[in-house]
Amino acid sequence: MIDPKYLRDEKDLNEIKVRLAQRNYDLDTGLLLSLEEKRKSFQSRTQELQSQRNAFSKQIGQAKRNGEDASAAMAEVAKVGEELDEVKKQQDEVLAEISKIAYTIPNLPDASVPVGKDDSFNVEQRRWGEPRKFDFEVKDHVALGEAIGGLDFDSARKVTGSRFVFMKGDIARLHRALGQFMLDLHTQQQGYTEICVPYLVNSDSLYGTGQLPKFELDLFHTLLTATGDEEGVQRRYSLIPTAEVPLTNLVRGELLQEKDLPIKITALTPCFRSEAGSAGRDTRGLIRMHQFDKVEMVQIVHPEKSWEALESLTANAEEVLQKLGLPYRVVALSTGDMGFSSAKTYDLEVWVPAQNTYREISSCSNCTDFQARRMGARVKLAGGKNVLVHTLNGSGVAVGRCLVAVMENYQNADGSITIPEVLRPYMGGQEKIEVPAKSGK
RNA sequence: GGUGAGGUGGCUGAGUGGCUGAAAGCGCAUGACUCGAAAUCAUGUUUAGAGCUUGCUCUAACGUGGGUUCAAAUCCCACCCUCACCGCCA
Repeated sequence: MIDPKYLRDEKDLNEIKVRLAQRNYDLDTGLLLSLEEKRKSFQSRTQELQSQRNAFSKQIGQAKRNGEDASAAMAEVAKVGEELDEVKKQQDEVLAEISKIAYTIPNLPDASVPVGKDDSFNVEQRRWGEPRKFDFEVKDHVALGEAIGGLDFDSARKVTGSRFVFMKGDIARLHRALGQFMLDLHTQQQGYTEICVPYLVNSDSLYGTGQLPKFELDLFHTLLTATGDEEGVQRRYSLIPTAEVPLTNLVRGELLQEKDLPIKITALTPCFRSEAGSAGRDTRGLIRMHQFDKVEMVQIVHPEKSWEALESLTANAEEVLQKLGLPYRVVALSTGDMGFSSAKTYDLEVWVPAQNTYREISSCSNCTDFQARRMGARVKLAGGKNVLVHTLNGSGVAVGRCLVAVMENYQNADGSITIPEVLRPYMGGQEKIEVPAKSGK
């Protein structure tokens, strides 16, 4: 949530309307202003009436204790109570309407973010590595994986549905090696603490990091069939779309001490995304799946330190690709291409030879106080003041897509795949994944 | 899954209908003392909103939501969660 103070006054509203328009969000300032006016008048009246009621109640209490007759005051207060119920009801409606809007407003883009309506306005920051020149025709990871017998999309379609996969043998092991390597890098060399998190979360957590209420349809939900509240409304748990959700929500509702910061945590988890809107894109291969593994890094930092933290977080993710020898570039997302909670995002795009292009493999964001405000995550500063923390998250990196990059960039003419050196310790020293000899002929 | 107990501020913990936004202790902050520190003493120490004479006044919040009442931390209902014991289980 952005600071609700910005939603109160016309000057602020017009200012953030411009900045939100850069993110393709149309802020209805007229509606907010009229709601705000109503809120104020209802609230003043409510408080006035409550104050009257409290005064009467005090009188009544006093009278009763002295054994006097209180019926006159009780008759007065009945009238106050009636109006109070009425005004309170209207006030609650207005408040609900305002907060409904407030929860769907994205974070304000930082001034340094390139302005533009879509990804064509993203600005490349730097490149690392040189895409390899192949002296044979490159195969994509699907062809490589099927020849090796390591990627089985057909069985996944049978067992579950489209956009799932079975990995087998050396490919499954390579996939596992990648995740282990990334986790070890973050924990042993970059100062992150490894966390093993729940893969199902409640809706408060999803509100906290910003997936709800707007992105309901991008998530998989499970129903808790045995429970329901008075109106029969069922609770549910949802599968995490990223470990950012459980990791960041660790500090939800917490008051941290300044000495606890920064908190740097990481987790390797499966991620589940329904992405109902993106059917038809990247239908072939591992690029866009309903389930994929990802190593996620999260930092909870002092509000004045988040911008330097974004740079170091991004560098932490880059190091994964550097150690793997995978060419990539870093792109600053434009205002129109950023995620809901982010004030600034760098994407890491890895070279994918078969597509002859760079594809997103990591996204590193500074969410400033946007998630912290939703979560109620604060820190007590020296001097005793409580302020919202800043939260950051970044993939370090998407394991499935990284597997694609390794397979395609390290492929050989015969369809075998050379295992990058840093992964060999995780594969019992194995150097190559071979195409099995055709049997039965 | 069964039975019982319970959820109060940064923490521990009192409070069973009104004078309790909340005792007491701890912690923390500021000041005094000190060369400095410890100890000691004094003062202060939740958040959000409204108003104005900017320091004060008012309102709300005691797991969450609803209800009873002139008045709810306190009574009632539902839900969530925690602890203990039993059962079941990888």
